[in-house]
Parts: sequence; structure tokens; C-alpha cells
Amino acid sequence: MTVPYRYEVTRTAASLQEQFGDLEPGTETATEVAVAGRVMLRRVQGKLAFATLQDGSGRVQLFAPSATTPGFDDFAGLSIGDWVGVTGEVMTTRRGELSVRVDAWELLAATRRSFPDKWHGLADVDTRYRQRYVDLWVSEGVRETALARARVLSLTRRWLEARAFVEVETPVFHPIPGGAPARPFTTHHHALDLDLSLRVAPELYLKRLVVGGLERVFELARVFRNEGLSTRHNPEFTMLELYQAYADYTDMMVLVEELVAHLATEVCGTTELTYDGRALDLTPPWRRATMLELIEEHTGVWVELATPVDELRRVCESHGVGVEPGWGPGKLVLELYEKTTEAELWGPVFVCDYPQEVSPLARDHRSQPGMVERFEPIVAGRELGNAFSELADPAEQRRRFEEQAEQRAGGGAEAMAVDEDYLRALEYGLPPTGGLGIGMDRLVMLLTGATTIRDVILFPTLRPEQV
RNA sequence: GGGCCGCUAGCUCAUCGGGUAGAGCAGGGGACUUUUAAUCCCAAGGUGCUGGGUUCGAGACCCAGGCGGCCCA
Repeated sequence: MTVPYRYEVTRTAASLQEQFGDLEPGTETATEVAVAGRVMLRRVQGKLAFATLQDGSGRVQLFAPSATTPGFDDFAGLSIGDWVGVTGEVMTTRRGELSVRVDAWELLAATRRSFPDKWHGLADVDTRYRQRYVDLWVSEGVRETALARARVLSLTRRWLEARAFVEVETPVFHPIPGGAPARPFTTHHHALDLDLSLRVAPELYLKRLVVGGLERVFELARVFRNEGLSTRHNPEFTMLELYQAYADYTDMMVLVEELVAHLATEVCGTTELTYDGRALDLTPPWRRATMLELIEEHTGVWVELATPVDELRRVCESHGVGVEPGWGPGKLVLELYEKTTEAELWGPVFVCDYPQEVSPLARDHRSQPGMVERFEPIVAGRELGNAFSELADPAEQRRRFEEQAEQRAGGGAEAMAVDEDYLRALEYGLPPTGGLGIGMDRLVMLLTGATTIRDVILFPTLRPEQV
């Protein structure tokens, strides 16, 4: 059976529902339309056939009386999942269902496989992700989530561009992976005989651009981290990173809360959300608190970097936090925070001021020795991003890189390496700069109510299927 | 990595104290001129994840493996 090369569509199902949604039963409109989509339900009653057509916008019923429908038997014999194009008059049935009368129709593609149960759909999660092309038709909300994600990305671009940020694209192949504590994927370029890593963050390239005079840059960057999978982790995901010259981390806080509130308003219609059954108010301003304050709130113990290491160890152990021999006070405090406090936070809250020991790219705090000017926005118990006043001093950056290199030599696969070109860029001068990264997948989860990252990624990483 | 659960027809799920599988939907055939998961009748559809073992006999019990889910680290 041959199918046409094109079909002239004049209306979507949703636009028909919108324009003709409240017609009286038994109305004929004399409006001729052409619609196309998939047959999702079919009800044949002798000399009369009904079908439910679904297109990218929604559903509308097709009404086919044998007396006027060309090729009626074939139409009545359509399978669930077949694509058709239909032209005809907009009308309502006796029961009042908005319909397009099938005055002419064409098969656009026949399905050769049975669609899933029209009531239960796809239950096997694995099959849903592998066969997203089916899932999109039969599972509630999949299409909506995909569209919401597209909208979040588009709105983010527009919002930043309106604030003079320039979107750039930096390399995905990094000779020296850096910018985040994460294990990279590695690959090889044959012509150059060069080992390369897929980026774990675009950070170091974006800051090079600020050195180059692009004062406000951003990238919606697909990044790759060679780590396990969970409801919050996919090996490839999308990060927004931006850098703003002449700004510090307090500017980044304002930017985050305003951007997120804007997206919530546009996508959800409000900044007062419910996530996982719990209220979540994203209305700015968000709470600002230091990591040390929050640890005290949740453990009842006040610790600081000056606390003797032995005592920090004792505090960790008494809270069931495992420690390793080489850890300094900064790592111990961070570990204590992550294991006892972070998941208890609901937020939104900016967790401010991290130990320098665990923040190799952030600038020293202007008043807290041993700390850097860094924050993570915590929303619904999860880190949504990471931001700091950027470290611009090349000598200090070299020292921090060398510390990282030592950790790498000691087996820390997530530690960074010395990036000489980045140091050279800093030697040319990086102005005071505020930098920010936001996990866009997690942000989309918040705004769509998804509780697993796989629901906001159309094709999440899976083990290959045995075929 | 550990614990628990699952894997039976294209899809969703059953069955039993071990006796070589059953329904709904989809697909095929038939009836039906206003249906809405249409309805009704008929026929067809299965290497019960894989490999071992116990047994006269295993989809069911045991062991190992695979894949997935949830929880924990």
C-alpha cells in the first residue's frame, strides 16, 4: 500500500476543541478542516464508525457514516496506531462529541506492531524508556513533560539574553577535564593520536571567555560524568553555566531566585508549588544561611574549621558519618553537612560559605578564614546548583590545582588536574566574576513534579537491550 | 556493592500444596447507523528471562546467571 508524500493539515485537534468545544449536540458547522494524527481508539458500529484521532496537540473524534465515507470498510478496519489524514466538516454527534466528519481520508502510515493496552498503557519502566516513541503516545504526561522541558530551556535563554548574557558553545572534548569533581569518560582522537575526555563541566572554558572580554556568557551544556545511575543521576545531563564579570556570589543568589521564580511562574503559573506531596514556595527572596549554621540547626553541634580535627572526627562518628584518614577539617565539615543536614533541608535555601579545601575554583571568603564565597541552592532536599565568587588569582589557583593533583596521585579519580592553559588565561587577568551552574534536569523535575531524572530525559542511559 | 521485589501471549495481568498455561485489551473473522476503554459472537495467539539441579513430572521448588524496579551504602 502506498502512502502519500505529504498531507495538507489545516487544524490541530486542540485548536478545534478550543474553537468548537461547546457546540450543541447535533450541530453542523459547514467548516471544512484537514487534520492528521494517529488513530488511538476505534468504535465501529455497523454502518457507522467512530475513531479517536490524536495529534501533537490533543484528541478529536472522527465520525464516519458509511453512506458518505469513501472506502468505508478500510476506514472501519484501521488499526489502533495507524496514522491518517482526514478532511471533512466539523460537527457534533447526537451525544455532543466534537467530531470531524470523514469526507475524505488517507492512510499516512500503517503500524505493523500492536500498540500497548489502550487502558493500561505501558507499565514496564524499562520498556517505556527504550520505546519512548510508544510511551509518548500512551503514557499520561510524557509529552507534557517533554514540552515543559523545552519551554524551560527556551525561557531560560530568553531571560538571560534580556540581561545581556551571550550564549556560547565551548568544547565537549577536553584534553584536561576540569571544572567539577567528577570522573570523566575518555576517548581518543586518531588523527591527532590524542586522549580526550568528555567534559564534566564547561566552567574553565567559559571563564577563559570572560578573560577574553565576553563579560556575560552562558552555555546550556550537555556534560558527562562517569558515575552510577540513580533517580537523581544520569551519566549525561544538561547544565546551565553562566559567568558575569564585575559580580560576586551574592549577585548569583539574586539571579538564581529570580530565574527560578520566573520559570515557575511561566511553566506552572505560580511560585507556590507542591513537590512530592509537600509545599514548596519558590517566591524570592530565598533564605540565606551558612553551612555551619545549618549543621548546628540539624545536629545541635557548632563546628568550625578551627575546631580541632580530632574533635571534628568525633562529631562525625557520633553522627554515623564515616571518615577517612587523609581528610582535613574542611572535608570533615562538608561530609558532616552532606550526611546529616543536606537531605533534611527542604528549602529553597542558599547554603553559603564552603571550606576552601573542597572548593578549588572559588575565591577566598572576604571575612571567613579558610572558607570560600560559594553557595549551593538547595530545593526540595536536593542541590539544584553551585555558584561562587570566582577565584581569579593565578598563583593561588596554581596552588589549589596542585593540591588537587596530589589527591589524584593518591587515587582520587574525581580530583582535577593542573590546567596550564587555564592558569595562563588567569595570568592575563580575570576580573571579579560571579559564576553559577544549575542542573537543568533537576530544575525541570521540580517544575514538572517528576521524582526521577529519567522522566525528564527522553532517552535516559540504559544498559543495551539483548535483541 | 548490599537487601527486598519482579520477569508468563504484542500490551495489562491471572492460575497452582509441583500434574506440560488462562483472561481482558490489541491483531484476524462475523453482527450492529450516534459510539466514548462501544457491545456481542467465533477462531487464532505462549522456547512461562537464560542455564543447571531436585522430581515419575517444574513456569511454579533449589542453585547460578541476565535484565529491571524500590530501598540502603
